[in-house]
Amino acid sequence: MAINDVEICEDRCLHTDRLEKVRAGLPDEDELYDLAELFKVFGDSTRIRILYVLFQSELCVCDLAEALQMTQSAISHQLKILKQAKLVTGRREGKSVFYALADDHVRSIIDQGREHIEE
Amino acid sequence: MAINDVEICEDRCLHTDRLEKVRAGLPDEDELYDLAELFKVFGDSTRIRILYVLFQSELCVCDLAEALQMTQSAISHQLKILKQAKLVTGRREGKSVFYALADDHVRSIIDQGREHIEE
DNA sequence: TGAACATATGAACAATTGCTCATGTGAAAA
DNA sequence: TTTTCACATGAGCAATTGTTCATATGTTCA
Repeated sequence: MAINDVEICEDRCLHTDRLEKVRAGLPDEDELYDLAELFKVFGDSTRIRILYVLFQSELCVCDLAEALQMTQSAISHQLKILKQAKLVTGRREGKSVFYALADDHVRSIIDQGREHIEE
Repeated sequence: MAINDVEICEDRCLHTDRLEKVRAGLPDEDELYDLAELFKVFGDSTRIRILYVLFQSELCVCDLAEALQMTQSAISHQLKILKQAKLVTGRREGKSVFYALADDHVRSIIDQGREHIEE
């Protein structure tokens, strides 16, 4: 076995040079982390439901809670997460705060996911 | 206050009929759940890294572990999750099992996420 | 068959997460 | 100003999750 070879998988698999290339092809650690964090936000059915409701109409927190049959507190906590991820925006109007989708990426990401599920 | 109105948000927000419509516009509970489950799979940086590596080349478990500097066991556990979500496929070749991306949805979902992050 | 290797998997543990409950903040009306 | 309503948020708890460790399964070769 040549000196530069990696001692793995006996002899059938990759070696140092090739592994280096694969590693080099990865995005920054930060970007990978941020990507995972973004998808984590989509990875909860309450938040997915909030987003779907907002597809249809801008809504205040109270109505979101009513529409999804959840407490106002639970919805507020989730809205905070969605807002931090820049998936929704909040607009104050008197006592109420109206939430809406931040941009069209939200729709396309969810659509892509839906396509995958439908096989 | 009319009988059919919902007793929420005083008087400025939605009422029963409108809320019904919003609720009716939601996909099945099952589909919402499946969608969240799918995104949950993308919501871990180890799995994102595995997918990124597989963008470049089909690899056996052992090399994936080496490329990502993780134990074989950790990688195997994650591959199982990725496989269940039909994001990767495994192909046995002798003692090794080679994993590859299952289809192009994986790439487009990740690309959409990346676009969102880059603002 | 038995040994060696690649991979899969179950149990256990620490860390994270989503909800509830109580309370804080901000805006409008009395 | 004080009250009331809409929303935000911190603490606490149960449930979930990712990794490690030990071990099981499956394949090749002697």
